[in-house]
Amino acid sequence: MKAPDEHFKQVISHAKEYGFIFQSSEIYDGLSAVYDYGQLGVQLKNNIRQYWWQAMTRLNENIVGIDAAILMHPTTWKASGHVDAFNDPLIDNKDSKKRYRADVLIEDHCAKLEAKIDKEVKKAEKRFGDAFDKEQFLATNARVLELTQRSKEILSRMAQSLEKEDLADVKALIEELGIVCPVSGSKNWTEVKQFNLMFGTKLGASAESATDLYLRPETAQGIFVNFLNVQKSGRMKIPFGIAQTGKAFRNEIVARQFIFRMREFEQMEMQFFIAPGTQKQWYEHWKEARLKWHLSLGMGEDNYRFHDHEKLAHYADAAADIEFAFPFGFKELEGIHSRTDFDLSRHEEFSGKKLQYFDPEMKESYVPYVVETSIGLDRMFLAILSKSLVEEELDGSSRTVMRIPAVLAPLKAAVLPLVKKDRLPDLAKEIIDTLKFEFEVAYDEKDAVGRRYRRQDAIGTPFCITVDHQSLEDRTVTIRHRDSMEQDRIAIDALAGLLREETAMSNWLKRIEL
RNA sequence: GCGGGAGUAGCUCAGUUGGUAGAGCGUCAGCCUUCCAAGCUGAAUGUCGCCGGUUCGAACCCGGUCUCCCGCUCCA
Repeated sequence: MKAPDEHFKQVISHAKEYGFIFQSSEIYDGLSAVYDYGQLGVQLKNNIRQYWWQAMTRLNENIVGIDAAILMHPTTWKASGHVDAFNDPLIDNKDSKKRYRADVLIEDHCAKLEAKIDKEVKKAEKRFGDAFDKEQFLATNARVLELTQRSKEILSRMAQSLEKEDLADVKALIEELGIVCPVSGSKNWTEVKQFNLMFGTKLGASAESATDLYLRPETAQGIFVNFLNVQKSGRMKIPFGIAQTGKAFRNEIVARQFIFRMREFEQMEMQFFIAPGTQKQWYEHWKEARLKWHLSLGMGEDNYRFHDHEKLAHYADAAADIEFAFPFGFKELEGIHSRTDFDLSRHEEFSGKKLQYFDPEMKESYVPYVVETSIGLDRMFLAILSKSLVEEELDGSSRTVMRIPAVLAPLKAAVLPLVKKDRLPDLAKEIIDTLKFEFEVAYDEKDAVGRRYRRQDAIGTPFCITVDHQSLEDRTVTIRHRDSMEQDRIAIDALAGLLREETAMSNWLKRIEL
């Protein structure tokens, strides 16, 4: 095993070399933290998405899917809390190189003022214990009033400036107050910059009449705003879920680690709507169900672990991550959140529409609670890519092999004529013509067969089918297994059945013990 | 965004004090016809990330810029 850092580098270059991942717009020097999926990458990615989709919508009769638009009404993001939560005015101290939220700096300053007020009051109380002094009382009173007034003024000015996006005034305020960096103690500040983590765009072709929109920073809201549509048109009864896969966009301040954190990424989310009070039980259910889905791929139980959140987001009453052993350590792969009725209630509030469910058993209407499962498709891709890629030492040689779970492999089989004469290529192509309707298969006749095996190993093809001279006589071929490198001779007619047995999604889905 | 490091063929990298660019692997064509890479012959591929400056002359020196890596900062 290589050093984690070296292994990660190898994953990245392997991904490029074999057509899994390319940097976006590479001929123009690329675009930071944006990547394209190549000819093999797209197959793997599609397979992962499909494996998730089928596990959700086929194995659960009470889960249906939707595909909501990326563009949504701007009020959506006010209701969801993203407009507030994803907007930070930041300022750097040039000496300490530390970055702060400008509003937090000012609030801290005011907190100090208030602490001062407390002190004054306490001091005064102490004095009053001895004897009441009218003059001193008035003086203290005046000081306290003044400090309180100042604190109020500062905060209201800050609120106004932030509202108007007058960032210059926010900086001016910091300078006027003489706020120093807690680390360096200096007042050497940069300009205040607004970091909006949502991508803005315009609806409408002419600049004046255009509406400001955002590219969605998460897919979940597309599900929440369609809650009633799906519930009514699908005659859904609680508990039920809505699943969705799709792109989301975030202006990450720092996007790093290859496709782990991208600006444009794809989520696979399922929002499960439940009766209030049952959230604990469903939260536990989905934690377990999602882990089983991961484990069904057979990449090793030790590579997964739960991480329960101590600090909860504004919408959640419980949250856990399924973390995966990436080359750079255990990192979040999937989140399971108990979101309470936060989202639907907020959408009720902002839209003025009732988003409730009449429960025939309880004979009452309520805003459903939600348990969410949310997994990053690109992260899942990286998990598989990085864990599959192995450098094996054999007798006197080594081989690079991607042990991708067969159900997800971009190609299921390669058909290889042992030599490219004696009509062996013809038979190989005949076999491909029977398999191609059901499986992704490739043909290769270049170079020695051993080298061709290794080429397929490098892209994770689980099976190589070799046509030799005996094949012409008895219509059998050898089938070589990627992981064990062992070969069996089987009838050509049995090939489809074997590939189906080993690679069909239906067979892998059965391994998920629900 | 800040600090540090880096960018040369598809990949990994070499390139001396500045003198018009190389290796290994891979790729392609052919030979061989062989069941686990590295047999033989031949070939293609680079504005040396980009722009500008210094110089008779820049992959090399200088400035800017883009991208990547590491560490901070951020991450509902």
